[in-house]
Amino acid sequence: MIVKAEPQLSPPSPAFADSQATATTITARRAKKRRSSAMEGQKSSWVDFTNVPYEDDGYEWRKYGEKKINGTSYTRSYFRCTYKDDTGCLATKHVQQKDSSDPPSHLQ
DNA sequence: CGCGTTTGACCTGCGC
DNA sequence: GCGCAGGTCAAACGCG
Repeated sequence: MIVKAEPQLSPPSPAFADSQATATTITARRAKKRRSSAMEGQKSSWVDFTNVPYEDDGYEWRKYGEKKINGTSYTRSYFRCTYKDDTGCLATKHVQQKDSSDPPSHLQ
């Protein structure tokens, strides 16, 4: 089910130029960040309790983000198709870890 | 050298 | 209408 989003062309208005300036501002906003030795004593990480759902859909998944919700104890990992460019898979996988038991087998 | 992984910031949607 | 939580992206670092 490949539903391609049609890129709505915006009308030639002064806002177009402004959009470019805004884009530049946004890019500049995300200043370069340097990863310090914060996780020096950390292990591989999430693999300890979360395994990459390689064949869950037939494609490989690449983790593109991780967010801690609920303040703490709940970590949600976000996966995206590694070969999305080749498969056209524009879907994302969200694996939420629980504080206690509850293996990530019941992926949506 | 390229790709995957990790982290922090920003934006959007929903709830109050 | 504003605030908070959730979700997405981009850059840097490490490993193959």
